Amino acid sequence: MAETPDSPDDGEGGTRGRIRPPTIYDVARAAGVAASTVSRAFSRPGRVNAETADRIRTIAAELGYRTNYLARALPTGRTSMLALVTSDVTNPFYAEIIRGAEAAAAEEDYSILLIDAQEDDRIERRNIERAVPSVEGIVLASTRMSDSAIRVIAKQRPTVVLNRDIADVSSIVTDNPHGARLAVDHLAGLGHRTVAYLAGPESSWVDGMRWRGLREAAATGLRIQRSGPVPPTVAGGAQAVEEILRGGAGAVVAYNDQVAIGLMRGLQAAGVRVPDDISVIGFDDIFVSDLVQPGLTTVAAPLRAEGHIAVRDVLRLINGAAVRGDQPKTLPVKLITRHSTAPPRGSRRKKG
Amino acid sequence: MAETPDSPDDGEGGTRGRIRPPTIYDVARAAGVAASTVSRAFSRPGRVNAETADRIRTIAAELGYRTNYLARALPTGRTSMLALVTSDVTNPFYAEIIRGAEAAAAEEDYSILLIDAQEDDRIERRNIERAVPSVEGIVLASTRMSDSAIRVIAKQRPTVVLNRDIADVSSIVTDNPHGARLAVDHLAGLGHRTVAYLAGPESSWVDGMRWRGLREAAATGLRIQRSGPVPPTVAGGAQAVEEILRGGAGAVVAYNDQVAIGLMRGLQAAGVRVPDDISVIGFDDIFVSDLVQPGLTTVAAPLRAEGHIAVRDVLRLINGAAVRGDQPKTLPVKLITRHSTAPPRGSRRKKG
DNA sequence: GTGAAAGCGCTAACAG
DNA sequence: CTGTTAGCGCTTTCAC
Repeated sequence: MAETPDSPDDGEGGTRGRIRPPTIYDVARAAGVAASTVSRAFSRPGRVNAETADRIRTIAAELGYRTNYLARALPTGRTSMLALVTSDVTNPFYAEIIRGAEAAAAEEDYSILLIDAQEDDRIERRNIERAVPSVEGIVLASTRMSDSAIRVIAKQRPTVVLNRDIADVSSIVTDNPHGARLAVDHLAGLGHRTVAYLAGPESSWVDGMRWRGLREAAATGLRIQRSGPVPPTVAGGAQAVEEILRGGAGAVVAYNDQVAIGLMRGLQAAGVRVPDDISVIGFDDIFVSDLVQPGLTTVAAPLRAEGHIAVRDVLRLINGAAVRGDQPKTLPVKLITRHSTAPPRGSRRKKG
Repeated sequence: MAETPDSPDDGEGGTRGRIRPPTIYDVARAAGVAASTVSRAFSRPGRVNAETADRIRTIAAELGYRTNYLARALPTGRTSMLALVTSDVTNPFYAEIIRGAEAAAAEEDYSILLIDAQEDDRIERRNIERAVPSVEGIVLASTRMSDSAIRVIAKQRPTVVLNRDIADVSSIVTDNPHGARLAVDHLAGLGHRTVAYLAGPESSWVDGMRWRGLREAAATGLRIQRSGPVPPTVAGGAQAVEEILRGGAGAVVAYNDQVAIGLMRGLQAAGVRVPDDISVIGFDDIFVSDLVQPGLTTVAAPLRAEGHIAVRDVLRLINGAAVRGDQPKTLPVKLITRHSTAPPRGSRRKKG
């Protein structure tokens, strides 16, 4: 109502009229050169007279010209963007992976676009499908998609998958079998004789690896029982309290840190002391594990390295490197001992 | 070396040759129709003979055709994607905001592209600049950019900013003044007479709001002192222990939950009990605040609603709605009382 | 209901 | 070093 058509603040400052932005042609006209020259001035400055280039850039700046990366990508395929797809961005598990990926991308002047699958493979596919044309490469971190869906993606853009081993696609995994052994040895060393594995989603490739690793590592003499599965979250861990208690194990290895933390909370709420009554170990070493009480003992994955190596590898693929057809790249893990593990209730132990 | 031009495994299965994907023309040829018909079959199915459309879609599927959203975006401007820019995606603070944004986007069949600024305004601008052509709208959550930089973005695409009030750009903030009052009243009610504010980054718009709110709320009689600034992280909070102790306040209100948690940890490490010796309150109510010991009392922001409303508003802008020029949209906050606050040391109090 | 042709903003030959 | 000309894959008038 208060606005007249020519109100002064309508022309420049506002967010109102998203005007068509200046194109390369507008700049060309203003500078009195051909469009291709303007293009060159921006994409390969070496190939154009220094002064001309300067003038062009000045004029472009005055006009408020910004190169349209999308339009550039159509003929060239270059967008300087990579997609990092996570099964759930809000999962702290991804924090360091993202950092590593960003660092590696920055080294080659690429930007990372984060795509969230929200733990739903349908959403995941849809979001990826839309973003694919905008990126030069893709890293799939703990994807929920089927192998065939992954291959469809991989056929469209250089792709590497994290935490999953899929034939014919560049894969990076952590050494879960060794991690399982570390956990078992630690517990056995403490004097535990029977430990429970609190399983995560059955569709999780990693879950299978951890369970198998645990059984094999326990073959030595430990008794190992399986609980769950539960959702891979704090809530999931909490809901397993009864089952764990019923099992009577003196220690539990959880699918991941979230589950371990949820379990600890549930246990404590039920009046069970950790680690005095029950020891618990997680997987991954997300940052929260160092924040909770007691600090969570966990099998640490080189999260940052995972992210870094993954994008370094897609970058290589983009630059024409061959893809390995055989084994996945396996990263080492280590045990971080904090305060959620202790000798079983029977055996006395001093405490500071 | 081992590859002959017609080696069988080169054609179909591998990730090797990223072949040029089938275009609309390939489909058109195979279906014996014009390209424009294929286009219509996908973008406005109503406008084409049902059978023809079916046939086209079948053939397209067989060929493995996928519409190239980028190419479509060039003439139409439609990408079905929105950018959500966060100052640091790995910050748990954004978890619920992201969820809310995704939910709102899904309602209109849009996808969210997450862009991480890594707490660096240069990186932020570069990443946004690249992504802008791929998205129809942008929400800036706690951006680190200058007002003018924000306006430059807002001129290119419908934009709404979160947690910042900037003239001429659609803004959404939480009621920090009221939050501050809630914190102060709670502490005063407990019997505290002097409280410290542990400040976050000075460049943070929100920090200013919270500090001012605290001072005004405290005018009633509480003594309020300022500490910091510290980085808005757990580590930042931890490094303030000495300063806080020196100040001698019986309660501290921290810039945000991370800082509060870091402070609590540092305090505990120094042998100071929370809340028995010192009470602490945070802001935001991130999920970790319910996980730490003791649970953190905090001024909760409607995080999910923030995200939801923000994208609903960009969607409106995209659909041509006018932009408000006056006040930012303000969302209510509330106090979540957990166990990090208690009466000051002097006054006895029972504990279960 | 369908085809032909032009064009989105940019880059990439190819001449000069 | 610079201009001219196609053309990336899709949509969109405009005819038929």
